[in-house]
Amino acid sequence: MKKSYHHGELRQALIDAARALVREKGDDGFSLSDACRRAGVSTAAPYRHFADKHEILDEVLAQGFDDLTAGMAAAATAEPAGSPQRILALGHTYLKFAMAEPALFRMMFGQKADTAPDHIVVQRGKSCFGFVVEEVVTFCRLNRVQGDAMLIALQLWTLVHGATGLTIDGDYAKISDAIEVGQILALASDRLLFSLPRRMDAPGPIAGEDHVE
Amino acid sequence: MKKSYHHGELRQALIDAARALVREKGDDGFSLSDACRRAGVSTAAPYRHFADKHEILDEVLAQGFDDLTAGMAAAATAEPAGSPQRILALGHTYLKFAMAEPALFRMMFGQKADTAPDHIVVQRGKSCFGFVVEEVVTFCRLNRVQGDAMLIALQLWTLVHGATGLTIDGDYAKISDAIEVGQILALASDRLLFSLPRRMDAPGPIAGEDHVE
DNA sequence: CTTGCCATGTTAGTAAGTCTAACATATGTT
DNA sequence: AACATATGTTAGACTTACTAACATGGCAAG
Repeated sequence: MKKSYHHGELRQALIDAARALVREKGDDGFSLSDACRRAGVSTAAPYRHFADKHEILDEVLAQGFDDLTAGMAAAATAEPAGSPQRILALGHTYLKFAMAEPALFRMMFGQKADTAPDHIVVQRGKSCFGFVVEEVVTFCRLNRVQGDAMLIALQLWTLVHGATGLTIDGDYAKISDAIEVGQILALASDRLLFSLPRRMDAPGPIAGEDHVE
Repeated sequence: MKKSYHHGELRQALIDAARALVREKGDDGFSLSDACRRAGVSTAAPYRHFADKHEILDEVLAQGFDDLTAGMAAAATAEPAGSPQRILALGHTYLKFAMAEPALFRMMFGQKADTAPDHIVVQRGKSCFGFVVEEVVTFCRLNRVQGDAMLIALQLWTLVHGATGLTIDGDYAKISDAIEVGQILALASDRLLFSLPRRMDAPGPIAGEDHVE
């Protein structure tokens, strides 16, 4: 089937090609020309759909945030509400996502310039973190944890984000090939989640109480 | 003083120009041509001193690691040995370094390809982290902390690295303008440092015992 | 001192990439 | 059926990384 002149789905085809190329060649290895070649159009064609290269990548990043959020949501529902496993599953999903598409992850969180609050990438990023906060809020409520859930979520995010960055950039590996990210995450998140003050003035289950010492 | 033909110090001049340009324009905004313009030479001149663009940047990154290590060492000596303040000062220096030269920091830790153990950037990175481990080992010994100091250092590094990345990439700011990195770091590192098992079978000062609750 | 080597610079040119302008074609609305 | 518009193309301007061939001048051997 020859699309003699008009492609028909060029916009989405370019977004898909861009994501695939970022995955294959890295964020700095990606060229618009490459994406055009893959989509079978001339190098001028994208400019009917996007202002510039950056704008295509924004779509890719937004889609990346959607995928990440969806992945975390799926992982969460597989664990009981309020369980520490549910929180840990979020971090695990985050890490796995980044390991599957490191360059995409790096671009998603490395968009320094995009400080405009209404920017598409910023919005998706917000809703992604918003989901994490919701989960932590639930965890704190069900476990009668005292303190600001937002602050706890931020600490966990910071930890997991650090572990993810050091993993996908190969920094752990540069130090030693015996470093286990999982171990670091498990130990540290255990400390962050379970050495918290509890409200003991109310009855009910305390889900985190039976964690390994 | 006209350097009519031969520059004399071109190699170092190019490294300096590269670092300055990375600071000013970001890692993706840096071009070799720019550095040549700033050094006052033609665009072919660098190739007498470096194989390619990447090789200049490697020198910049190595110098960056040296600066970071030196900065942390200076910050450490300003605090008493074995004190938690000394450990926290390392993290603080790490963060400040990255905030001063975000693009440089990102490149220093984002060199995915450089997995060759004898590579100049890898070596400097190793010795940088090695310094941190030494400090944590000292802390653990003076505070009779049980457990692998390396593992504790890795947790702290992971946390601080995450906080640094989320700060310089503006990710905290995208979520909310009320987020304080310092608070996150203080809370989390407190948990990572002070909820550790201690050996109580020996006398001596326990430096961390008087930390704020 | 002079001669010539060679380290280090230059100019010119290639290939790739982003993006613009002017032109071409298909699609669908009247 | 005819035109307006959306969406493609080709040609080209400009930037960049890098190479090849040439130029210059500092320095060492005679």
